[in-house]
Order: sequence, then C-alpha cells, then structure tokens
Amino acid sequence: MAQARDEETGQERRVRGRRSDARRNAELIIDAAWDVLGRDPGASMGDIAQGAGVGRVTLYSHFGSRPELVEAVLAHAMTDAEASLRTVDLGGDPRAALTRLIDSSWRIVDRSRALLRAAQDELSPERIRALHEAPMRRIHTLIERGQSDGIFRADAPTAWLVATFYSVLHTAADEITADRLTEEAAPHAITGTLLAAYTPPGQPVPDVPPAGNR
Amino acid sequence: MAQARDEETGQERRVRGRRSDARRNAELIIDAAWDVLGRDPGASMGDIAQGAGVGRVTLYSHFGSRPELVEAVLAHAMTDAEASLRTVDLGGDPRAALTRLIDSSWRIVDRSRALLRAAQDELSPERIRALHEAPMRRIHTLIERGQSDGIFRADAPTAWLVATFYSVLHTAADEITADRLTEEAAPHAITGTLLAAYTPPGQPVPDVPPAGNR
DNA sequence: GGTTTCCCGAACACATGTGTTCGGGTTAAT
DNA sequence: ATTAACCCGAACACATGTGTTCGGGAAACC
Repeated sequence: MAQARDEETGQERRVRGRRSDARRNAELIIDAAWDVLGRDPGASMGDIAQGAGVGRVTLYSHFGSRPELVEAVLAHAMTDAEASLRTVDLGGDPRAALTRLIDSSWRIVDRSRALLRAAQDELSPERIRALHEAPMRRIHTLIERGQSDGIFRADAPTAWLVATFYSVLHTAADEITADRLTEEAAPHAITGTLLAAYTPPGQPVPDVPPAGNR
Repeated sequence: MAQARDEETGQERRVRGRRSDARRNAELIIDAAWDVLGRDPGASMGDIAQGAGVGRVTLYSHFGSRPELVEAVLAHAMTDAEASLRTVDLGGDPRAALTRLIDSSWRIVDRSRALLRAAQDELSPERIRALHEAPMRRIHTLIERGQSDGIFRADAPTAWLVATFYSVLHTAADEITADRLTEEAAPHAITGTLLAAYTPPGQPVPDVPPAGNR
C-alpha cells in the first residue's frame, strides 16, 4: 500500500513520505539530464547534477546509477514525444497523414539525437526499442494502413519501411548539424524522400505538397 | 631524406632503419584493430594489442595514441573499400549502375559499422568525412550523372541523396544485426528503397531488377 | 658476429568516472 | 514546534583506461 506508479519513471516509490522538494528535484534532474546529455552524450553524472543545480549525492539518491537515469530521461522524452504526436491526425489519405507526421516529428528527432546516443552507450538495444514503442506504433500503424490501401508499397516488410522512416529523419538531423542542410529545406527533403521511397513500383512518385494545409 | 609516405597511414617514417618485423607488426595491429573494434567499438588498446598478439608497449611504439590508431584503421578500411568499389562498372544506365554499386557496397558497410562507431567516439566529424572522401566521391559522381540525365530527381541537392544512400545502407545493417532483416532480403530492400527515393516526381517507380545480370 | 633496432612484461603516474559513506545543516510536513 | 525527510560538500574506495619509463632479451640487418 501507499505506493503508486511514478508518472515519469514508472518506478514504484513511497508516495506518503515523498516530500515536495524531493519530487521537484527529481524533475529538475530529468530536465537537466535531457538538456546536458542532449548537448554531450558523454556528460558525467557530476555534469548533470551541476546542470540541475543539485549535489551529486542528491542525484544518486534519486537515480541509483547512470543507466537508470538515462533510461528515465529517455522514457520522459518518449512520453513527451507521444504527447506531441497524439495531436496529429493520422486519418485520411496516408500520404497526407505521413506528411503531417513528418512535420511534427522531425524537430523532435533532431533534438533528442544526442540523447539517443547516450542511451546507446548505456542501455541494451532491446530496452531502447521498448522505450520507443509508443511513438513507433503510430508510425507502424499508419504505414500498415497505407500498405493495405495500396498507396504504400507492400513488397517490403512494414518493419523495413518504419526503419527507413527513422533513418531518413536521423539523417536529416545529422545533415542539419553538419550545416549541409538548412532547417527550412529539411521538411521538403524528408517528405520528398519518404513519399518516393514508399511509392509502390509502377506508380508515379507524388509531388511534395506545399507547406500549406497540413 | 630517407623518408617516404607510408602507404597505410600516410605518416612519414624513416624507411631505411625500419626493420621487417616492425613493419609486419604494424600491419598485424591494424588488422587486429579492425577485427576487435569491429566487434566492440569500446575495446581498449590492451584488447587490441592482445588481439594482434603483441605487447601493449609495442602497439604504442607504432601508434602514439588511440585516435591515431583508430584513424589509421579507418583509413585502411576505406582504402580497402575503395579497391573493392573500383571494380564496379558505374557507366551505363544510372539505375543499373546504382544497383551494382549497392550489391558490392552493403556488405562492406555492414562489416565496418562498429568501426565507424569507434571512430565517432575518437575523431572529429570532419576527419571522418575526409577519410570517407574517396568512396563517397564515386557515389556522388554517379548520382550527379543520374540527376543531369533526368533519371534521378534533381529537386533535392546531390549531397542529400548521397546522405540518403549511406543512411539506408546503415539502416539495413542495423536491421540485420537486430534480426529483423535477413542477409538475403537486404539487397532487394535497399535497392527498392533507393531506386524509389531517387525517382523524380511524376515518374513511375522502377521495379527492382532480379539478382541476375548485374 | 657485431651492432642496431625492436619487442615486451612490469611497473608507474595520471586522469576520469562511478557509486558510497559520513555528518551537519536545512526544509517540508503535521 | 517538533519530527522526519531531504540536501549536499567532502572524502573515500574502486574500477578502468591512457600513455610512459625501464631494462633485459631477441631478432633483424650488414
């Protein structure tokens, strides 16, 4: 009794005895970790504590180890992403839906790229994939619908098209970082590439819809 | 005088006084590093020395630091890749040429993926890109030709299509590692995706040519 | 066969990070 | 106002890695 699932970490904690400043600090730490790891995937626990304006000991009282913290941060980021993607209408024409999804996804991917790298150094691939599950399911479902409608190519597994989706988004993020792609040009490049990649053989590649009515 | 560019590292070394076992050890070390780092990007200098059947001190007498070694290994791998790609005929129909290029590239990418990760932890992005220059130029040239022939889409920068090429190849490698894609299915998936992604808007997506006459 | 070059284990100095313990001080809760 | 929960600097133990020094022994070169 007197237990509940913590909304962020999913870990069980006593709620009765949890003081308000402790709860606030846990959030400060997660936010700081998101920020610091987002800039430098190799940042130390000390760096993160400092970023949160908190002692290193305090940090360890909330998150027992580095992997534990990284996992909490990634989970938090995925929850955020899910919340943002939930507002996107994935109905109607699959191609239009895909375009909308890209528009509201690519910045998120861009921002959490370094964090993902930190996670890859600390967490197992299975764990990372599990944490990605919620947002990934949205994409998977959309692509699957497009495939059964004959709009997206069905001669490749859905999982492959999903992997391609992430791949292109991450590539765009890398190209932006390297200053070979501007933020303005990114959505057009991504959308054009993916709409084409998803077009069934024999069918014409669609034009990228203009930045309006999305 | 009495100096020459070392074929592998590009570094200057006295040639006159270089004993044969020393030269052989340097090669052993590079080979071992390729192998060990290819399995674990985080492997230590000690691990690599052991893999080469050589003392750690000997390793340091050949490569002054970890970044120096990693750079030499990556350079060696790129030279190898170049040699392999040089045999590919990139003339004729750009789509057919692309297919041939993929067929002889994707395994190489698959095998040097972990090494690339090691390099990313040690070398600057600019340095890594510079080392990739030779093989990348082949792809760049081919894509550019396809674009000016109207076969590949020209509404995106050549650099973006090149980035997409690498991206899809690396994704396939990841999917193979995760057992979500078989080695047999990989070439078809990669080729199908890239041929489609490169098709100009309005034109039909080509079928993937069968595994014959390449 | 003499000389130079190279090998390489042992040991060292150093840096950096993780995770824990201690103890006094602070703050939220009732 | 009292109590229990929490903060947090300092110090510690530990692990792991890098790069260097030393010195005897082995191998290559002429």
